[in-house]
Amino acid sequence: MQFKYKVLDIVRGIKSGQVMTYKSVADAAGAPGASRAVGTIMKNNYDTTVPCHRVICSSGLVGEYNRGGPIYKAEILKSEGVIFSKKKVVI
DNA sequence: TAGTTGACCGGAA
DNA sequence: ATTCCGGCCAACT
Repeated sequence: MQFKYKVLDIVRGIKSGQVMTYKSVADAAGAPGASRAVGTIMKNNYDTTVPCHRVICSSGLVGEYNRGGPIYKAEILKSEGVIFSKKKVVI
């Protein structure tokens, strides 16, 4: 299993209302510190079965999104029950 | 095979 | 509070 597919699997497993950081995902995929690689993968992933909008920066910032931009991403999270505090996500 | 590319991260100026 | 810079790692060409 390639790293990218592990990542996709993990992201697929994130429940509604929950979020994971790029770092956490990379760590869970078996490549600690590969947060940047996760971003590279996500950018080129257009699989709708993968809720990539539930992946945020370790700092709590929402990050980017290729299907409507960061704002839309934040909207989705908000509608899923994720709490925001000062433009940041509460984990 | 080697070089380029990011939806990142953390520290420094 | 900003902006900048180097390091980091896997995928892609």
